[in-house]
Amino acid sequence: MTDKQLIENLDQRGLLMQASAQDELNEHLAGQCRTVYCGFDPTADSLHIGSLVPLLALRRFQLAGHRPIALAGGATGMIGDPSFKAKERKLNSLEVTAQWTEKIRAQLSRFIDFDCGENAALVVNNLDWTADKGMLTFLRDIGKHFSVNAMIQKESVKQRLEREGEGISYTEFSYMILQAYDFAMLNQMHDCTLQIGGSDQWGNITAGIDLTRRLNQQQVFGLTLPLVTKADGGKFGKTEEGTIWLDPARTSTYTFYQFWINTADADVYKFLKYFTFLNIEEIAAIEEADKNAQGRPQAQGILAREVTRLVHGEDGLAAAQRISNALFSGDISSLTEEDFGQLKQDGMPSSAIEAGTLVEALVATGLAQSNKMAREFIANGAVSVNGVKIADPGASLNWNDAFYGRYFLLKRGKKLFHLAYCQ
RNA sequence: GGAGGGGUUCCCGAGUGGUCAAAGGGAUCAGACUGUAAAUCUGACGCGCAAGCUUCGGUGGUUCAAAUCCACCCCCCUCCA
Repeated sequence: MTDKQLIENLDQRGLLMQASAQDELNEHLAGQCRTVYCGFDPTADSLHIGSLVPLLALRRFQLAGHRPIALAGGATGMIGDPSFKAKERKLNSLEVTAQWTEKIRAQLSRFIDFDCGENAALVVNNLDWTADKGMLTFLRDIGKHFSVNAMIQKESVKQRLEREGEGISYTEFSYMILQAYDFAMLNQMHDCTLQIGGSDQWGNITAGIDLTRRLNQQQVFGLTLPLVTKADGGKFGKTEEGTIWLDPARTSTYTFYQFWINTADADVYKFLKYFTFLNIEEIAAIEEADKNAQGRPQAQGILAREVTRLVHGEDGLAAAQRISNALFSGDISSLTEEDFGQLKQDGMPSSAIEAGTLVEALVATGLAQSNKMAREFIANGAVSVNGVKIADPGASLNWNDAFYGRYFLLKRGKKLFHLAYCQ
């Protein structure tokens, strides 16, 4: 049984940007299980939280009774999507792309259910139907359906065509044809009738709708989700340390959790709608409660908890919370030796260092990028060791002063911690 | 292939022989204030404690002295063919 309210629910959450033939789409989804797909290109060996909105949307469709297909872009990843990109990108080698595709494919699998009968999910790789396609066949059978006149009208490539100092290669320009072909193929193979994606994908999606109509004489649909923006105009998903990845080997569960904890008030309720499965009423209640209470709102905590659990599971969440509690609310000196061992294991940033000056330790742990910066941090009163602020740039670390003779908890700034331990 | 324009520190962008580690803006970071917010103010923002050292697409050259001049090369853009 499918949920007839799906589109309406998405709309209420602010997740509906554009949809083709929305009334017909609504009807199309209402009665029965439909197949919906979303593509993810391997631009790194892990997805990052920018992909979370479409990824969770696939799951929303599945929960509503539809069948999701997550597509790993083994082929498209070799070409590079130019949509709204200011610059031409460097191509990655085939081996690298293949490796990344495999990793991405594994990650995608964690968000959708493969074992639920009629609407069990599928993960596919578009290289499977692209690799053997001969060039001439491709140009004759597929290329013939595309008008360059229409292609250059697409908003997604316009700036590249018009902007002074930039251009677009034929390779990247062909990207939308490849993606369109994916849609047509999935329609043929799996009766896929809906493609979703970020709003930057609208041009590629409509190209796919057109091609499917011409190639298969099928009406299919497209729907886009908002790209996540922050109220302060900053880039979503980046911190000083870099991108927030879904792979815990790249971004620890602790760092991941902290990222969400630090969400600005102006964004947090929107993010609850985007990134959690709490229903609209619950989210409204949280917002209302926060408004009436003074001090720190609870929304960030809920957001962090929900998203961390979604991406890293109960264990990952527990680990992240253990570290966070120890660092931000607990008394550090009350931690036992086992606690320190646990923090290390939980994925708290940590490294082995030699005894030496504090400056050296800050650089060795990455808390400062250079001796000069380290000194400046210390002089500014930004550094503390085991909970004690150190303001002397000449200070040194002696293992006799360490917790249990082997742990130094270094802190730079208000919320950046690092556990340094004796080898 | 021809003609013209351009490649500057994370980004944008000034700089056309010394006063340039290089204006200005953005981003980022730290401090104060706070709620591990926001806004605001202050400071930092190539490396080095410093003397100084290494940077302005690449390689050579001219000069006491080059991001700035010359030669060649690489890359990008625009127009023409």
